[in-house]
Amino acid sequence: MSENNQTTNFIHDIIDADLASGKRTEVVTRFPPEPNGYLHIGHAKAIYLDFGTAEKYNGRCHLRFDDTNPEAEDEEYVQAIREDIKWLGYDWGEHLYWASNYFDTMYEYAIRLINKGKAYVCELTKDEFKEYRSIPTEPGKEPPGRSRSIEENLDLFERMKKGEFEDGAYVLRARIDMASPNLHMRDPAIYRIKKATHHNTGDKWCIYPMYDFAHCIEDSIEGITYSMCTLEFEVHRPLYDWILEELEIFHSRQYEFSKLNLTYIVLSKRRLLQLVNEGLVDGWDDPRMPTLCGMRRRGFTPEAIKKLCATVGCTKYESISEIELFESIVREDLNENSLRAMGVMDPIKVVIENYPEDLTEEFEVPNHPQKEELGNRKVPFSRELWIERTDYMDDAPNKFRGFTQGREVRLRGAYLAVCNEVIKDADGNVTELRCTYDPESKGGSAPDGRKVKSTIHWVSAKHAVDAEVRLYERLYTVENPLGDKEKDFKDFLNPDSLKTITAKLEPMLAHVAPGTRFQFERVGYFCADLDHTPERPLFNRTLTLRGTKNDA
RNA sequence: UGCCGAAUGGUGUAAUGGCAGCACAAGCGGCUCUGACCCGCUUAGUCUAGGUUCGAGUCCUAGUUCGGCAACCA
Repeated sequence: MSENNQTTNFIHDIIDADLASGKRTEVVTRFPPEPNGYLHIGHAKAIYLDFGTAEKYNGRCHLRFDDTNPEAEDEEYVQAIREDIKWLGYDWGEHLYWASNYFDTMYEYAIRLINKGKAYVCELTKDEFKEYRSIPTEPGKEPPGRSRSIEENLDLFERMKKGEFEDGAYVLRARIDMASPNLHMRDPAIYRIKKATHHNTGDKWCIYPMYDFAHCIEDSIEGITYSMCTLEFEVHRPLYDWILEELEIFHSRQYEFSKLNLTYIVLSKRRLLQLVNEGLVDGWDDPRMPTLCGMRRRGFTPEAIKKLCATVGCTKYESISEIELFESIVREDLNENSLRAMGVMDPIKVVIENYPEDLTEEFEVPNHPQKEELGNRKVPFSRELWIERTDYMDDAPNKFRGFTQGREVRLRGAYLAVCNEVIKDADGNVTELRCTYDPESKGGSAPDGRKVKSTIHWVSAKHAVDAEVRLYERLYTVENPLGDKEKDFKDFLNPDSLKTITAKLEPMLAHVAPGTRFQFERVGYFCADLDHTPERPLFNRTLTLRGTKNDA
């Protein structure tokens, strides 16, 4: 998977044109998270576009924490966000910024607007202003403060800053057009009083800039040439432009693209928080969560996430991608890059009756069937093995791959064996297979070259490691859990999204580092959990192998 | 019913006035010491109506449908 798989999109077309005409000479972008939650796969698309575009054009991308609302934000999220971006493989270098570092400048800019008669202090309450602003089809009316003198506005604004007023008593408004068909242009609030301690500036300020005022100024100060955001900000763009024009400062430009949507996934911050708070998942990094930390723990790779972003592209229309697309990309990556191992999820015992009691052999099994250069590993073999319960069937049809009485199958990398007898418990469940092996078939092939249709995986019972394995499935039972107006999204939670089992694994798996990914052959892709230790092995199933039709 | 935006197979996208292509999904077949991977084949698309043009998915006009916008959130 290539490092920069940025192809082209409508924004890159604009950049190409700007560069060609000389309108711009460099590409500077920014990723501006608000530190009020964990990053999820939707953010990954923005990160991919912001950092990836800068990379493609040899420009730079700033990481800027948009911390203009002290009530919502918390230091806790800052570190997590930095970690997730790095995990995706991006580096902001020296360019780490904070909106809160620009509060002095923003305050001066607000005063500049007041002095130009382009901003005023407004005493209307939230509800009163709502009335004045009116509805889209009707022009609004002018708030009383609109005609206040510049001197009085300066005085009031300074007293807002000094903390003379309670929260909500006044706001500073841009003086634009109360009759604009765009509601955002009907004298939007640009500064509000909030007597809250800021994680960065402490109690220095009790007034904080609103997003629309702050964001364009942040972009301008940093010389951002291409400021990309999601579609819902489209109607904010005239305000973005108005502020920069009135301030007569560097004019960054905003471009909007559509959000990432995936079937069987809910990305709303509020709902994710609900899942965590109500204990419906095991925290923000639960492997079922679409958060980057959850996906990391699940075993998804940053390369696959970026490839998804490249594949879904960047357009101006809403779309919803099928989760199968992502799964396919993940499998492509994992198939290519993960080492093979053997693990039995639902074991039944196999006894090789003609194999010596005390013998242990070690077989060399390839780490990757298509990559000889990755070498082999040694897997111990002995008289008693574990195999998958689904690899035995009574009176199996011809197509069945596995043991049935009298049919020879290959124990992967070891020997050919035949099942002679099946032992069942009182309920008819298979408890044990009595088999014989062909000592001439060492390594898995018989000297006479006879064909064996089936190859199954196995683990030596004596050497097997018991591991907790968490089998994850989709978190929801329907494609769009938000699609039913009558029901809550939680009504569609999949009760089987997590199944914990004890599996029998080949011994080397106990000693791998947390986060190491494997393909357990014929079973799926697995990742050693964060909490995995040799004493308490713990694996998460990332995905099963691509589904195939079973003839059972 | 104001403003802004968008419409290409089931899904995600490509085409920059010149052969509608790719991927996923679905179906059929082949290969295989993983029912994986890999390989071959098949199904299936330019929202509608006009117009410009030798030629329109692309440009123009009108319509239809869908999405977004009325926090002192971002």
